[in-house]
Amino acid sequence: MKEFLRTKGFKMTPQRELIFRSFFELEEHITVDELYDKVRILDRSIGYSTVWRNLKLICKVGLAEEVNLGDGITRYDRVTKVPHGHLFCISCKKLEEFPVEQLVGLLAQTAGDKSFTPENFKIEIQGFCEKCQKENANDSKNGEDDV
Amino acid sequence: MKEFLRTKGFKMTPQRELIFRSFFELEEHITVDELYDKVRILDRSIGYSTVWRNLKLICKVGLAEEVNLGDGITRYDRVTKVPHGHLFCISCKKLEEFPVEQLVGLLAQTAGDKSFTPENFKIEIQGFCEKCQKENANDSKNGEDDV
DNA sequence: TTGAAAATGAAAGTCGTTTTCATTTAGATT
DNA sequence: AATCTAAATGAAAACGACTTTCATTTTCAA
Repeated sequence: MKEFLRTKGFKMTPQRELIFRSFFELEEHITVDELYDKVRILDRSIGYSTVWRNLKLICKVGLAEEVNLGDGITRYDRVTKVPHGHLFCISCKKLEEFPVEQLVGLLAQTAGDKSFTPENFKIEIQGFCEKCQKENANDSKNGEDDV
Repeated sequence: MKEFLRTKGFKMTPQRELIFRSFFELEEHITVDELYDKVRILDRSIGYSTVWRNLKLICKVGLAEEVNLGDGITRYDRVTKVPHGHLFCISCKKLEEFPVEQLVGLLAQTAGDKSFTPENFKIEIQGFCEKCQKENANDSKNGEDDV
């Protein structure tokens, strides 16, 4: 990794090492705050902006990308081999993934129809995850708005 | 419209009338700032927060919904009969729509596989619109990064 | 006409993100 | 090993879109 960064003109530092390592160990879709908390456990002196900058750097060198779900918080998603969509639970804010191979063809085709050159796509489904679904079912014994 | 709002416990005011009318006259995907600018032409005394609050109100009563593309700016999309996806031009930031009927089935099915109950979905394709595509083609006479 | 609830405009507050700046550090070059 | 320059760091401030507060005004049902 040090070499990889060097060839791109970046230096390795203890902080960076720690941040990178933590990021790649963690589950996907982490926020700056979450990563900050995690690295602070290992090194109390690391600053928020350093974590933020390194997350940006990870994106810049192509190892992650920002994900925006519209809740105002940027998440960082490791760039994986397989394109995927997101299932965002409205209730607990948890983010799951789902495969999208079947969709890619259709999307490209759709975009193509409009003389639009796609570079990237995002598919997000908002709803309730299995867990919250059950909990909500319990909450609404006296159904609020239908049948 | 006045009646419609009254039944929901909201009052009509000259400012609200103007804001609603402007919103529904305008093209889709407007931002608060854009609508603010537009109504200010007709009434210099309208405040930003009034425009913002009314845009929220339009959403609350189900006539529009917020769209978040990840550029940090909330757009307001009239609720239309037909579900659609967005084509977001990376270059000029213009937003086009495309139909998604074919996709809906697939998405529901995919989500279903994970015991996830979908409420809403967003499909966004980022890329270059026809116009920017041509312009970029001109810009990159000396191809920067491939073959 | 009147009174309570809703709406308004200006200003301040919030909060995630980004930049600034003084200082330290990495690592290439002597 | 010492030196030097660009990069990196941490703290704090700045930024900007969004949201709330508050004093005042307006709507509209009674």
